[in-house]
Amino acid sequence: MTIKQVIYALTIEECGSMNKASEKLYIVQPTLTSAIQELENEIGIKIFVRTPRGVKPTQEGTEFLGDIRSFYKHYNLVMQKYDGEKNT
Amino acid sequence: MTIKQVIYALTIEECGSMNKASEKLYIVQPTLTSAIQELENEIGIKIFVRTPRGVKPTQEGTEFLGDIRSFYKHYNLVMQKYDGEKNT
DNA sequence: TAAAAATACTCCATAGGTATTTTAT
DNA sequence: ATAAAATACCTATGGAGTATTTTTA
Repeated sequence: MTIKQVIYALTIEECGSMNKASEKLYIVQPTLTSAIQELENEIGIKIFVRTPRGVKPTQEGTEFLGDIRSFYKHYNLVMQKYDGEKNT
Repeated sequence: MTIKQVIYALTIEECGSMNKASEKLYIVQPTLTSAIQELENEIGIKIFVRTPRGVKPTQEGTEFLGDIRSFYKHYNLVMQKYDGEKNT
């Protein structure tokens, strides 16, 4: 599981759709689809299911997303601390 | 900053040497050197300095390593939860 | 001066892209 | 019926390797 996969999954949840999430992430939809499929295979659970207007998390998926969301916050705290210099 | 870079940096600190760390990580020493150089460029600080028998963290490096160590613990907690099924 | 890090390349796996088909309501 | 996801395929970047040189006390 990489940081990128975490960000992808959280963005899809937030957008409720692969298409919208792919725009937000500046990648194309098939790239996002395959990235999530790879993640689902790695962790051994299905995170999202299709709907006619996007995707929604499964029950297991909702729990997983909660876990990685809290983890991602810790990552951001460290990142912010060491990103400052570059943007000046 | 990727998880891999975090693991690499923490392993080098632990081993006190790029060579020993590369063995532990099952990669070769130049790969580790360039991975750390990339990380140092990204965060804008020098993490390690050479010694005749390996490397040691700089003052800034020591602080950075502390930050990522605590972050890495959170990552492992999530990982362990979703790794179980695969190893049975 | 010798053990370890850094440099200079080469190669291939995979992240990301394009085009198209399938699906769910 | 239609918007969005999935599939199939292609490309190129960078992660990892080999061989060699440089460095530090």
